[in-house]
Amino acid sequence: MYSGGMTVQSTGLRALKKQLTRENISNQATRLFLERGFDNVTIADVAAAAQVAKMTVTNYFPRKEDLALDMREVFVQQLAAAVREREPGESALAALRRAYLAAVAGHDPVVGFSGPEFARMIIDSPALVARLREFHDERERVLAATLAEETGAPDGDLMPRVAATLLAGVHRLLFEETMRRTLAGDDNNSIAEAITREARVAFEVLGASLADYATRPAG
Amino acid sequence: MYSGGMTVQSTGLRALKKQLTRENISNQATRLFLERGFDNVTIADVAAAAQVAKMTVTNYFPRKEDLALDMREVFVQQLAAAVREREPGESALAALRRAYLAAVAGHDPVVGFSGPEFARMIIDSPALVARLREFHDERERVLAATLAEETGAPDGDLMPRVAATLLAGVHRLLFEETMRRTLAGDDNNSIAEAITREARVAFEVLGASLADYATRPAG
DNA sequence: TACAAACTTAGGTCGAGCCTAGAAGCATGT
DNA sequence: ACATGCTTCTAGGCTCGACCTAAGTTTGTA
Repeated sequence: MYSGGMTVQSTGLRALKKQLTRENISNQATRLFLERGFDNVTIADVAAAAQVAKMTVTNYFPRKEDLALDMREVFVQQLAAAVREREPGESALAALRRAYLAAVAGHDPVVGFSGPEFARMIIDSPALVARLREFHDERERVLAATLAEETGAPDGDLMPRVAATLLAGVHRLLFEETMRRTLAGDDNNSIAEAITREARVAFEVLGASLADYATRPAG
Repeated sequence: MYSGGMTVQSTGLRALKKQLTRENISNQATRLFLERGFDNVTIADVAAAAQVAKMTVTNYFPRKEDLALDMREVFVQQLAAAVREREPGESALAALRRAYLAAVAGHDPVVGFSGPEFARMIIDSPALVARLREFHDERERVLAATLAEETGAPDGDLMPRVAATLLAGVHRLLFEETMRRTLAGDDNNSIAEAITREARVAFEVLGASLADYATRPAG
């Protein structure tokens, strides 16, 4: 859950074992975090549970937070990817809205459908909340860079960054709202329904500002 | 610099001395941070320089980050205050734009005019960058609450939060841009000039979405 | 002058990150 | 096919900094 979906890079026995070790550590860590809370579990605890040395844990997951939030790449690239893959004639906003609504319909963890225990674990830990903020921040910066590239904006032009701020901001807000409802105990279906409604409103507001921004030329 | 401007709360000799101790610690800390970088200074170093015990430092500044960023209250309330003080007939956006441009004209540290050394100190320290992110985040939440109150939005209405996200987002972007230019070595006057121009563009974009949102009824 | 309530101090604990050495797999060459 | 050398991972120990607990000391007041 909430994994970046790392793929096996080489086919050796070594790589396979490495993959297993990594997953084992990640699973044990997640289990312990959910049981006791992120801040009440030490790296040593994780190492013991996974039957490896502390240093092994640190090697696979340089920061303790990565043990819980192993989704950085997917998350950070999410918005930029949606923009890059937009249809001819489709604006950045339209592409992002489409991708977002699809993710919500699929109860995708990457938009906040993490389950109540996981959400609880995150908001109970200042370190994890901070890490999540970093993710959002980086996601916005990647989106800004992509928008600049796609629109051919001159260096130093603020417009791509403004657009990225607005778009990523709304996504962050909807993410938080999804987590909030998850914590409130709502089931994923009713959350998806509510969030879909709210997303339409939010994107509607953005439409006034970004209606045709970064529209891909009709092919 | 970058101080929240704490005022003396009681008139005793004791309170005065306390105030002096606090300022002494803060000044020594800032000096050391600028000299060596935030992460290369320990709380013990600060205590030694200020001629007090380590615990005294911790008492006045519960988190190490607070030693460098002693501006939380002012910063966090900034946007909400501007909205609350808007003129009759003035929208939230217009009030925020007006307040922001005034702050830029005054080279106010709270919008990013901190001087290059200070800016360097911040961006060189992950801990301070994270803390700043927290400030921005909290500022947005306070703004959202104020907008909800001022517009009489029903509980659970997402609109105030959407507006707060957009408005606070643009402010954060301009803050970062000001710091970027500061680090690039530009002088405050030319920064203010450039940022004023960029701010007008950014607020113009927001105008399409939030033109009349939270407009105070004309008196 | 004595009491009460603070601010200050000291020491101790605990967890995260780093360095150095050792071991194991894997490719290459014969 | 097998042995050897090299690259990479694992391991344990260790240091260092942040925070907490509990006691000492000064100061303002009656």
